[in-house]
Amino acid sequence: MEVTKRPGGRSARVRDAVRKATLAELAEHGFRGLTVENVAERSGVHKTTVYRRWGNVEGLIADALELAAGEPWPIPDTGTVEGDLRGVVELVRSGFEDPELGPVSSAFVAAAMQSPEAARALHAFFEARHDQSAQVVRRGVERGELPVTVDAREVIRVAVAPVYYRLFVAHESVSRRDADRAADAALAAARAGVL
Amino acid sequence: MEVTKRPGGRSARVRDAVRKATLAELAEHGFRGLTVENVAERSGVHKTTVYRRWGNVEGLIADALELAAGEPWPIPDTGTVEGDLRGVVELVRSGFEDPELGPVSSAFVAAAMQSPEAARALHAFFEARHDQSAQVVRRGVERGELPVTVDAREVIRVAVAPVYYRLFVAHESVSRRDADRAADAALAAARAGVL
DNA sequence: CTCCAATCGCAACGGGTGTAGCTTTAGTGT
DNA sequence: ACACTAAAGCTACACCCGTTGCGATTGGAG
Repeated sequence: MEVTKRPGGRSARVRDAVRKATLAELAEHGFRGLTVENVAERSGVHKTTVYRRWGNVEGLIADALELAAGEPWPIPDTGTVEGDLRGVVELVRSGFEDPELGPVSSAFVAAAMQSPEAARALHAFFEARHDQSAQVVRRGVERGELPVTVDAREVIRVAVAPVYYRLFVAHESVSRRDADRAADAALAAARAGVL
Repeated sequence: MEVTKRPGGRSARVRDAVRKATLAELAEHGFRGLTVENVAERSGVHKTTVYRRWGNVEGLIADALELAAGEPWPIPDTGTVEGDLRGVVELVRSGFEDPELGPVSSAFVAAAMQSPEAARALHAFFEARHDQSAQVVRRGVERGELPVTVDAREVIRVAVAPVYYRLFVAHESVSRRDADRAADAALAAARAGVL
């Protein structure tokens, strides 16, 4: 992020207002319906100001994304790798199903597909998420449930990938059972020493 | 697709010209750079005509997508499930790496994320692809390499999902080794009876 | 308290996208 | 051949997005 030369006062207020408005607009109208003008009006900040500081719609999203990347999320701890991994995947699935979070998250993915800036932000976001989630795999290794050679982050990737694939590429629905199955498949591969 | 009342002659020519132009523009400038005007100019068809028949950019993509869905693709036949499945995944990976096909395919995915029309078209496309690819799994079952309870299409999904996930969601690079590993993981899960 | 630079608000405008009304062209049936 | 009509071409325009130049405001340093 750029260095804010005047972090206190109006600049900060403007920034917060715009961020909030971006998330609200995203939740209401999705990525397609997100325009700089609407965000400006909703936030009470002048259009020109938003253009100057954020550049365009993708800039708004990239900024909101960095905000979201900072927030931690609840890593499950059920006592077994199987339960934990299922929990992680289910968390992803249900997140996109949530009527409030879903559209926002989807918008992030859509935006990253068109804007290098948003893509970089999303990449960093998943980097962080993978690191956090990999913890459930590492715990499994410590318990002796998985071979020590396992690539923890890769297990997470393989586990969640089918959910994203169904949602954003093949455009199929994703049931809880589908999510469980994806987690189980990653686990089976890990146990077999493939990952 | 809609019923063409005058399938022969000019209408058909216009349609072909626009489809060709769409693909060409897509290959050159990607989804972001695709505009109705450019397609109109390149195809020699008037702007208003394109708007009337295709409505907008997403309509153009959905149409081109249906065209692409019809084309078959080379299913590998190496003699083992492992080789075949790796071949399928590698075909996907290298397809997106190809300087000509890559941008077009990516555009399809991006467009489907914003347009219900394109989403439906892409869904149908993958439905067909999965059916074709599942054949390598079914052959494996016949050879006794996999349990008969296996869900052939699900194996395909799990095998290719990590490639798409890396490319379009996490925005990571995908090496050939990554592709192989994804195929092997799906196979291990299938052998373990999870899929 | 005062000054000054950073930031924001404002009004006007240029460019491009999508639309409307009408005319012209060319398939299709008799 | 001829008439009929669906479909494409054409012109003009309304609208919206993003930009620019300038003046007003505000936060922070001394």
